[in-house]
Amino acid sequence: MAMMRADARRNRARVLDAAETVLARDGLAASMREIAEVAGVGVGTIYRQFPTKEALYQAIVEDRMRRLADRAGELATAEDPGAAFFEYFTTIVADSTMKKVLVDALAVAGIDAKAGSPDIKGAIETLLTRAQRAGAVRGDVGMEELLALLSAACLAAQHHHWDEGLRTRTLAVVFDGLRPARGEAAHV
Amino acid sequence: MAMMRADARRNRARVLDAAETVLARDGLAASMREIAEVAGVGVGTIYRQFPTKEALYQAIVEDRMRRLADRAGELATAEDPGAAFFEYFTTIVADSTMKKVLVDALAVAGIDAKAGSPDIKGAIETLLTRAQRAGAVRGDVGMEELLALLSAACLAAQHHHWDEGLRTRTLAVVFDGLRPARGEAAHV
Amino acid sequence: MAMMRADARRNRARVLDAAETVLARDGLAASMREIAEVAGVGVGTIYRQFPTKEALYQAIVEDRMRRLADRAGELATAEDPGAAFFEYFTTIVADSTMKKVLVDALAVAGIDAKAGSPDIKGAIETLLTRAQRAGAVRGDVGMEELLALLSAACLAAQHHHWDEGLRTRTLAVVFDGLRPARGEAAHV
Amino acid sequence: MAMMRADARRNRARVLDAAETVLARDGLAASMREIAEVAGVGVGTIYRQFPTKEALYQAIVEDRMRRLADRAGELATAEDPGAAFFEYFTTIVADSTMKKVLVDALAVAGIDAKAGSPDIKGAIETLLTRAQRAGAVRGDVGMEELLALLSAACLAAQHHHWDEGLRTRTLAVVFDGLRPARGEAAHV
DNA sequence: TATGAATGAGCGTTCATTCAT
DNA sequence: AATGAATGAACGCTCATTCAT
Repeated sequence: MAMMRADARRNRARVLDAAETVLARDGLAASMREIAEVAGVGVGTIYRQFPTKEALYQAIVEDRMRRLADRAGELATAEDPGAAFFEYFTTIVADSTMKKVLVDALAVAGIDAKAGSPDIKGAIETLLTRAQRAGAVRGDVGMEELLALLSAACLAAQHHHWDEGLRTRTLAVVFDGLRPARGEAAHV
Repeated sequence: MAMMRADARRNRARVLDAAETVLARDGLAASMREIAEVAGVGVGTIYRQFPTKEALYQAIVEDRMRRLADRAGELATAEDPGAAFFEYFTTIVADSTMKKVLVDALAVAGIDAKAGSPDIKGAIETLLTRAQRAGAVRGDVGMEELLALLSAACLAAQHHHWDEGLRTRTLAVVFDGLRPARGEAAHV
Repeated sequence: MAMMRADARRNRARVLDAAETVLARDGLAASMREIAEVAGVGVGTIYRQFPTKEALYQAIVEDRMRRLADRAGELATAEDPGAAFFEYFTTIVADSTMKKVLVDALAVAGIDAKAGSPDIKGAIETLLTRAQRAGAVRGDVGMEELLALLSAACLAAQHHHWDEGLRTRTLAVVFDGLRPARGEAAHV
Repeated sequence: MAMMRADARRNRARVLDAAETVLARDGLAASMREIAEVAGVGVGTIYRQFPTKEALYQAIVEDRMRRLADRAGELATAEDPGAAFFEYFTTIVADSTMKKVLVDALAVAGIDAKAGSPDIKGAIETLLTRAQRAGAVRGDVGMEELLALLSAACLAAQHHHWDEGLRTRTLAVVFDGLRPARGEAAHV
C-alpha cells in the first residue's frame, strides 16, 4: 500500500507539473486531455486526484502559495529586513515570469488567489513590518497597497514576459516609491 | 451603396458595443451568439465584418487604443505637463477598472495589446517627455518601464477590482517612484 | 422564413423518427451521436430543437401520446362501442410491439408517461364507459386497472417481441376477464 | 484451498447481494464501483467472479429464477392446485413490485430472462397443468400466453409501483380470464 | 488472492464557423 | 446584405475494464 501511495503521489506530482506547464502555454484554454497527455497519464488519472478541473487549478494555486509562504518564512529572520523585503518582492515577480500566465489564468478563472491565503499574507506582513521598523520602507504603506503592487507586477511580468532588465528597471521605480522620503524617521 | 455603407457602419458599431458589453460581463466565455443577440443582429452579420472571433477582439482592442491615444493627444498640449502625465496614467487605470475583464480577457486570449500600438505609444511618449522636461518625472525613466508600470496597474486594477481608495494609494507609491529625487535638476 | 421553417420542421421530424428507431434498437443506452447519425444530421441540430436528451425523450412521448389520443377520439363515435374498445386496446399493444422498448425505455428513464396524459386518459375513459353501457365490458372495471392492464400488455409486448399469434391469445384471456359474466345486465 | 473456496463463495454472495441492492436503488445507472463499495470489496474482486458487468447481471437473474423455481416446486404438491396456481402468480407479481427496477432494469439491459429458464418453466408448467386438471384454469390456455401474462404483470407492477389494491383488482381481471367459462368440464 | 489506481472510449453538451435561404 | 439553422470538433467528465502491486 505504501508502494501504491508512492505511485499515486508520483502521478499527482506529474499531473500538477504538467498542469502548470500547459496552463503556462495555453492559458485558460488548457484542456484536461492536453494536461493528461503532457503528464503521460490518462484523463481518468487526473480525475482520480482532482474531482474537477477547478479543483486541479485550486490545487496548483495552493501549491504555489505554500511555496511562496515557505520562502517568506525563511526570509522573516534575515539579518537585513529591508534587503529581505525587497528580495522577496523581486523573487516573487521573477518567479511569476517563469510560470507565466499561471496566476493570471487562475485569477481569470475566478479562482482568485486573493493575493494570498491568510498564511502567506501573514508572512508578507511580517516582512513588511520588519522592513518598516528598520527604516527601509515607508511607514505609511499598508498591506493592501503592497499586495496590489505585488500582484500588479506579477500579472504584468507574466503577460508581457518581462526580461531581467525590464524587471529590474521597473521594480526600481516601485521600490523607490516604497522607500521613505529622506528625513522620514525609522520606527526604531 | 452609400446607404448600404451607413447600414454596415452602424452594424459594425453595434457589434463592437455589444462585444465590449458581453465581454465585460461574461469574460472570455462570451459566445458569438450572445454577442449577436445583444447587438440585435444574426451571427452571420458579425462574421461579415469580422472573419473570426479573434478578429473581433482585435478590433475592440484597437478601438480602445484609438480612444486612449485620442485622450493622450488632448493632454499633450496641457499647461502643466506633470499634472497631465499623472492624470493620464490615473485615468487609464481607472478606466481599466470600469471595463474590467476586457483588457485582461483579451490579453489572456493572446490578443495582447503589447502595451499599445505605435499611435498610443507615441502619444504617451510625448506626455512623458514633456513631464520630464518640466521636472515632474525622473529623467532616467524610459518608455519601456513606464508602459510596464501602466500595464501592471491596469491588469491588477481589473483583476482585483481596485476601488478608488486603493487605486489612489497604490498609484501614489508608483508616482512617488517616478518623481525625481530632490535635487535632481529639471531638463529645462 | 417559411422555407426555413420547413427545413427545421423536416429536421425535427427526422430527429424524432431516428430517436424512436434508435431507442427501439438500443434502449436507454442510445447516444445522441447515434441518433444524429441515423437522422442524418449533426448532433448540434438535435440540440437546437431539444435542449437536452431528456427533452428529446419527452417530445417523443408527447408525440406518441398525441397520436394515441387522436385514435381514441376517432373511435369514440364508432357504432359498436364494445368492438371499438377492444380494437383500441389491441391496436395500442400492437403498436407498442413495433415501437418496442420505447415506452419502457422512457419509463425507466423516469420520463414516465404515467399511463397517459390527461387528454389520452379522458379519451380512453370515454371508450370504456361507452363499452360498459353497451354491456361489452364489466361495469366494475375501473380506469386504474384498465390502464394497468393496458400498460402491462404494452410493456410485455415490447420486451418479449410478442408476435401476432401470441398477442391474440394473450389478449383473449385479458378480454375474457374484462367481459361481463353471463347474466350481468348491461347498463342500457 | 477449501478455506479459499469458502472465501470466494462468501465474496460471491456478498457481491450478488450488493448488486441487487444497488440495482434496486440506482436502476441501470448502477456502477461497478458502487456495487463494490456496498459489497465491501474491491472492483477487481467482482471481476474475478464475473468477467463483465453483464455476466454479473445474468447471475442475479439466474439467482432470482432459481428462487422462484424453488417456490414453484414447493407449491407443486399443494392440496388445492387452483389456489396454488393463483397464489404463485400473485406472489411473483407482488415480489416484483418489491424488487422493482430489478427485472425491468435487467430486461432493458438486454439480459432478458425470456420469461424463465427451463427450470422455472417446468415448475410453472406443473402448476398450470395441475390447476387445469382440477378445473381451476381453462384447458386451452398454453404456457406461452401464461408466461406472457405473468411477465406483463411483473413489468407493469414494477414500472408503475402497483399498490396492493391495484394489484388485486388488476389480477382479478386476469384471473377471471384464466378461469374456465361455466360449463367447461374439468379434465379429471 | 484481493485491491484500487490507471486507462481511455464514450457520453452529453457547447460553440465557432459555414452556408442555404 | 442579413439571417440563423446546421455542423462537428472539442470539452469536461464517467465508468467498465485491466493490471501492477
